[in-house]
Amino acid sequence: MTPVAEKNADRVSRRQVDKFGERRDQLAEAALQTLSELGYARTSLREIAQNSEFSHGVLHYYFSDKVDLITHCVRHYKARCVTRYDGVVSTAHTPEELKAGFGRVLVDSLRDEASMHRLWYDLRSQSLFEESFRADVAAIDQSLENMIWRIVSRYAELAGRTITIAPPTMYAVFDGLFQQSLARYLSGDDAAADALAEGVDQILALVIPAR
Amino acid sequence: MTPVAEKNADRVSRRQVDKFGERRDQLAEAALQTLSELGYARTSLREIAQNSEFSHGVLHYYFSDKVDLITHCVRHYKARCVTRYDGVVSTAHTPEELKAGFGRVLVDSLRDEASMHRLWYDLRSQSLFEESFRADVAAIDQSLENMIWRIVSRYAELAGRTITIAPPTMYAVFDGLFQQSLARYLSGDDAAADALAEGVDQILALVIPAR
DNA sequence: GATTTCTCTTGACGACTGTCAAGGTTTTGT
DNA sequence: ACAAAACCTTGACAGTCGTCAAGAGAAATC
Repeated sequence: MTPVAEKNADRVSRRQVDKFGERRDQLAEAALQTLSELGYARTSLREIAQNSEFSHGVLHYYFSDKVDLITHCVRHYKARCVTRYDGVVSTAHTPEELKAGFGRVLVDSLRDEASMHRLWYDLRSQSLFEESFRADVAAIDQSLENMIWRIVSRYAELAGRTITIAPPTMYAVFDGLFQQSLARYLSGDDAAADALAEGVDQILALVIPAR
Repeated sequence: MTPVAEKNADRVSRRQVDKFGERRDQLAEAALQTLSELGYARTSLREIAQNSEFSHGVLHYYFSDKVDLITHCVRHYKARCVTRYDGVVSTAHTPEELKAGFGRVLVDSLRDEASMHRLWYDLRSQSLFEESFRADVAAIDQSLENMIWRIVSRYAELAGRTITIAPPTMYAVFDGLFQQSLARYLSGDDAAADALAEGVDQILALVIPAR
């Protein structure tokens, strides 16, 4: 019997469910690493398995097919990246503090997780072609939009201003900025991180204009 | 002798060079159509040949390998899309006219060339992984940035204002906006085009604030 | 400790990939 | 008209791909 075919409710032991889910996450982690190194187009199941401690056959034991695996990866990825800025929002007490913290986390993430970010943009592009990824990608995009909105609206609140830009547009602007910075960073432009921080400053100054 | 291996200068007849280049462009056109439908990851040489009137072997006669073909496609694509907005810039005599024209061309392009645009974002993502595409993609990105800058700076000139945003940031902002609108459009959101036009209005109003 | 259940490896399958050589067909040059 | 060059097709090659069945090994259950 193939475990992927049966529903979780059929599993008698809670412990089994946990172990099953944990291994799925473990394999998803290996898959994410492979994907972020090679990109979607060049990542095979055998390559993923080689980045784990298992053989290639085990992937079909824990995932029904490749799409199922990638989808799980996307969801797994989401869980990690969405809460990345919450600390800054809740601890900052002045607009300057929030702006600096936001920029710092952005720049750090650009540097430390560049491969993961390029994978995100790759998968988002894939979702423009592959219908099956679209819903999950859209959900991540939405939560990223929410995150940006929490930051910017909190910034406006601290500065005592109002915002005239709609949340989707706001997210699009920062996403475009980050995406460009990522491309520059990955092509070896050492000034990319500073340019990102400066861009964030410029944009925030526009969105929340001086009184 | 394989024609791709010899230099163009070796070809005696000017006419031969033309025919050779024309067929390359013709095949690149078929490749672009296939790529825009399937995406980079799912496009094979045989699939491209089936979208042309030739057999799959001819591709290796006109291109040294797959990377050579895709690279030629990217360059071919660039030649078409970069001059798209020049007419609007040169004919508009008021800022309102320019803004309306810019928005109209953007929206039309979103609707009529959606598949081509998603291919562009796909290839740009590929260039984050595949070194061989990076230079050509960066060149296109640069010319798109120049195009945006021509429009916005002309807009500021007509409105008698100055711009405080650097060209790369300006491009990133509009690119992010367009990319998001494309995703919404391709997922069946009928309001995507209107949202794009509205977003352009909002951004231009910020970038060139009322006096 | 025996037996059932879960977990993982191995090896194979058919299909598909990029590449290329051999040879037929068409066009060109003389 | 004939020879040469250019063009295109066909078919095959060595790999790789996702998938899956058979069975070995480990763990849990009784």
